[in-house]
Amino acid sequence: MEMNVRKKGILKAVINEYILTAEPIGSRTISKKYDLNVSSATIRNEMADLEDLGYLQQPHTSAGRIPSDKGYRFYVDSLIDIEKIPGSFEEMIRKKYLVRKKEVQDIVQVTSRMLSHLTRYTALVASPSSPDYFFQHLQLVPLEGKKVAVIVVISSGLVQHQTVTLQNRPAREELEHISRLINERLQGLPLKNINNEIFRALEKELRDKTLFRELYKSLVEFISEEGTNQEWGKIHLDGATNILEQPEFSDLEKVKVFLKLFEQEDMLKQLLNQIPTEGLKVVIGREVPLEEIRDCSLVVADYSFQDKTVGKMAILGPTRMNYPKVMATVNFMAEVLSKVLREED
Amino acid sequence: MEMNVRKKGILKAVINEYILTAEPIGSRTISKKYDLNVSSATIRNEMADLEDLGYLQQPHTSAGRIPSDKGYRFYVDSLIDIEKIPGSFEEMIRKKYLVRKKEVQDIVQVTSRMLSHLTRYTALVASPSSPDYFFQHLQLVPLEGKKVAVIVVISSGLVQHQTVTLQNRPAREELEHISRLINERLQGLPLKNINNEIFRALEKELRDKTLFRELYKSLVEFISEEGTNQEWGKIHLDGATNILEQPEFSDLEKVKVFLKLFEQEDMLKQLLNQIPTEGLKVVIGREVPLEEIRDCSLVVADYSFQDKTVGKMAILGPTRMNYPKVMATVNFMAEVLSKVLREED
DNA sequence: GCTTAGCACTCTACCATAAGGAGTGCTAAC
DNA sequence: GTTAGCACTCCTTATGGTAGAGTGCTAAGC
Repeated sequence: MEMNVRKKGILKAVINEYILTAEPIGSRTISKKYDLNVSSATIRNEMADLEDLGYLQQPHTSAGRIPSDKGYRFYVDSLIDIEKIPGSFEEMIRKKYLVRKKEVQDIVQVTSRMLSHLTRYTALVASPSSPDYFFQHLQLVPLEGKKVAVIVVISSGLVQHQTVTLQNRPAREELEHISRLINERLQGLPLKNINNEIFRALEKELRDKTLFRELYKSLVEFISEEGTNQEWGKIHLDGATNILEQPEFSDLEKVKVFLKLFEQEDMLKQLLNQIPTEGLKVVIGREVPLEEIRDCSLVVADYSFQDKTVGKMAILGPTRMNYPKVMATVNFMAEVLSKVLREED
Repeated sequence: MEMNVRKKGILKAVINEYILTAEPIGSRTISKKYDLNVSSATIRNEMADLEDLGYLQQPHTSAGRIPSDKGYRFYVDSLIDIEKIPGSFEEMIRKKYLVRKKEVQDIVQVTSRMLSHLTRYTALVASPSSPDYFFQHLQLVPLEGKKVAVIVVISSGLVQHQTVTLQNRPAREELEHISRLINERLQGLPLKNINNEIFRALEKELRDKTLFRELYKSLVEFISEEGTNQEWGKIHLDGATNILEQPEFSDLEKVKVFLKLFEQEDMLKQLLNQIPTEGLKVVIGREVPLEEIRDCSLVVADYSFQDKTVGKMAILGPTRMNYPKVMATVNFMAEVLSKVLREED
């Protein structure tokens, strides 16, 4: 026994219907709502076959069928009608990006908000992660006492800063000397090319080596890839409460697990990183690499900056999510974001 | 009929017990657990009186009593045993502040996290709001094309930045000219003294007035009190999911209202601003100026920087919250934070 | 006159049982 | 291969009945 056209049609009908209702689907529902030109008894037989094949499952003997993870997988891979996003939408979305000042963090935030609004699920957007950014400018601003503000500007206007408390009150000239030298040597360099050797070479040329060493630590944090302080890679989350609208989350325990997860950014970061993406990827139920949300699905897409993949966005929802709509939306948003970033440049 | 010592004792016992169990409290429970040297029948009579007086209420005829808002109010004002925070705690909390780099936003975040951890309720902390900060430094960094990064440093190391896209590619010298002049004139000025007149006076002295006008807008946003872009005043929230542990939130609808509120920062900001504080303030049930959370209580305290009140922190929990513990904790954290900020200076 | 034991009464929470309904699988006829 | 018919299963909902907690009232005691 194997798949045939009719089985596919029935599977598709069951999944479409289940996505809408969240209730087990019976044979009569299918025969009435979908024009398959066969009786409910025939559909019953086919559904029993689909269950044997692993695409459907039955909560209990006298209930209708619900899709299994395997069923969703087949649906997403072979049965889905890709939804078309009307071109007029792009204009609307672009307007949202214009409202905010165009900083990376804001763009990411707007994106996550829109994704969650459009899909009514939870959106995750990772901000651009250490791509081929260039070093632009370093500024050392003396503050009161022994404190210095270290400000680093990176290509496309990303600014990071930190306050460092030194052993002694630094001389203004020394700070200027250091920052002038660093700016001379590093300006325009890709961040990934800036390594310890460059810093060591710099150190040799400096008068006040102690001061440099004190500042060095925070510079590394900003600049080098291993830096722990990076704004990039941060996860923006939006629409966490949308899951409460889903009937599969009527159980408080489940909600708890979910929301607790959202308070741990590391976990989300790891989650997204564990999913390899080329374009659009759907991860269904058991395939999800995080135990707590094995009864959910993820639709992930990557977005690019200067034609390099720099970040990811994802929708997290129940396995019974509206795949056609979500896939179309995520794909679309990734494209628009990439375009917006390119133009920003 | 009015309050007497025994009534007060019974009211206190009922509230203490209810805080622990979240169940209506019967007369027998009180007579057994608390040494009041009277029988349950007497307590029954007194409880009926307390109900007439409005301090207690009965969910239904044959249930025990639960405190009313008025009851909690009396408890908080007159009956409470202030809990003592052991001095050793301060050391522990200070350590937490040391872990992070000492930026205002981080300090605020650490504070909210600790508040929610210590109390097991939801914590809100407003970051310092436009106090007597001083202007420290302005830096204009040219980026690719027509873009300029505007970076402003304020006393105690608060840094804000924004990217501005200009009409034309600016000349490096002009940017330097402008920033030099602004730094000369504004350095050390309290932000609240920097007004339009000063900017207008500045404009007169500048060569490239067009460029200045373009930058002017974002400067105003950072500096002036009406600025919309202010980091300060932002609300940090932590422990939102803690409310799920409370039995009064076993109803999903209630949870929804609560969590939806948390996604709206404006509302939270407004909420805190509507509560006048001098030291520690408790807002109970109906007293809360936000309809959605009228069955909750807030414990609010303000913290200071350079001996001026600059921000607020609050714990939000059910009216049946552990007032002695929460009040002690909030008070304590506000003090420690104020101390930490003073030392940071 | 305040306190208390005793008791009838009320209301909820819980459990068991029953009825209703949706949906299946199987059989036999087409 | 398809379909009508039917017995069967299992869930859901409603019903009734009971146990338990707690009250308010009364009358006796100190």
